[in-house]
Amino acid sequence: MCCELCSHESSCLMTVPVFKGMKDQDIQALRKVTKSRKFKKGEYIFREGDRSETLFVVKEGLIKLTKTSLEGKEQIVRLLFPGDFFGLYSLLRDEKHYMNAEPVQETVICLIEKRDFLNTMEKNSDLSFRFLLAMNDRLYEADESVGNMSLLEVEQRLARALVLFHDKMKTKTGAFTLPITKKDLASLIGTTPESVSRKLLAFMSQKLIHMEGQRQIQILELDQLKEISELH
Amino acid sequence: MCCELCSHESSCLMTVPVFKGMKDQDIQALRKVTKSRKFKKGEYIFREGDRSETLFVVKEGLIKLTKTSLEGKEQIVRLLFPGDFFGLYSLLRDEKHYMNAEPVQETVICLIEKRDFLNTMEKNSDLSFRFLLAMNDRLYEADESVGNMSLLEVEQRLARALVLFHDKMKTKTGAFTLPITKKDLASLIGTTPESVSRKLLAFMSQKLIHMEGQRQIQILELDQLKEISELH
DNA sequence: TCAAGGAATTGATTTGAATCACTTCAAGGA
DNA sequence: TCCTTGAAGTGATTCAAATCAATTCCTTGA
Repeated sequence: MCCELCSHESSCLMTVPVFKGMKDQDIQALRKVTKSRKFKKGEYIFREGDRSETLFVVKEGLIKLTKTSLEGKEQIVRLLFPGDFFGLYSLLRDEKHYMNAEPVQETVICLIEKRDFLNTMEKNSDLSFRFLLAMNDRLYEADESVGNMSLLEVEQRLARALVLFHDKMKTKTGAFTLPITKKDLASLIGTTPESVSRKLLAFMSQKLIHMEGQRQIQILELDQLKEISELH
Repeated sequence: MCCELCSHESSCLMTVPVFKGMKDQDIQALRKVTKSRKFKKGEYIFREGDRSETLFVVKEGLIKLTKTSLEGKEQIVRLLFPGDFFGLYSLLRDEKHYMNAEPVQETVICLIEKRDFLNTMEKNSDLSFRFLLAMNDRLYEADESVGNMSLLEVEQRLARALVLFHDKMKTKTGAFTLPITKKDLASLIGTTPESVSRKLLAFMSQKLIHMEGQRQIQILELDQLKEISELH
């Protein structure tokens, strides 16, 4: 059943691109079996090696998917924003999760059980196609990461991350608030907090960006940052 | 129409996991519109920035998908073996390809045009689900790469690559032939040919592997290699 | 309000791997 | 068959970035 967090107007299913276009009655049916749950920052949703038979959807907040090395180093593989789904690998393959899912702030998740999800897929012939489109996009991003990680230097990867956050989160003034700590930013681009600190300082002294506090960033020279990051 | 390379017994569609389970009549219909073409080593199938509205399937041979930096460095993002499909991104999104597709040996490709592919999808409700499963696996591999690339050292990534090739291509003797040059192996794991050369030499002098010629590799201590690579 | 613990910064140092330079080897084309 | 060209191997050197070491700065929770 649907908990109080999942009122009609704000159901996950209404806001998630991949469910758009479903028949009304099927949306209603799916809503009935959709649960939701709040997770605090740092409270793992699942870990590498866990199993689950659930599709998760981010309703509010922000989640990091991470891998951890034996020495305890953490790599953020992807950030999940409201509207993004996850958990599909374990659900479809009946395999263990290969990443950790951890909120970086208080986050609300919707949960759909495997049988309900598959039932809905059978009734909605185009739903698996829309998931296919979504996975297509996601694979694109993962492939980009693979390339970037070994073809670009830290400075370029950082510039790229700033441009991407800028595009995704900028306010009317053009400034944006980093949604994650600089430590996490470092992990996302595959470097250390120290290196991020130094490179951001360099960008500031080159007047490419301006920083206010530790999360507010204003990009002053977008074109130059794109130049550095080899984004065209 | 189907060319001479695509005889009944050896049609791509027969051997490709993702098309398995289709209705016979639909397979036949799709075969009629499937073309095939031979590519020589080094002859690009498509390049970053090209467009195409074609699904490609590897029938014989081996293809590398690569990204190139402005300075001309090449990163192999994925290898495609017989039975693997590619070109889906551009087809589904009407966008440019974001990678180069280049055979590393003489290769036979089957080609299915977008309209034929989408028609078949409409007639076979579970086909998009099977593509979804395939993309799910592929995303897993890409995510693994992202993690490996920044969490593991060159030695570990090389050990991992050797174990994977071993699992995929080993003969009854346990030896296998590297399907790619060491230069490409270097690109695949995100390092330089010099580093690969040195690390392989180190593995040899540790008696973890034995090499015959330049492509024949015999793994002597699989467990130790897995240990090094942090594969469990 | 204060204390505690993580985040961030900054400087000094180390290091893994890239780069450079050259030689040798091998495969494919004329 | 030879010859060209790229692949591969090896040593010397450089360099980007990680690591190590201290502070300082914030948050957050008691």
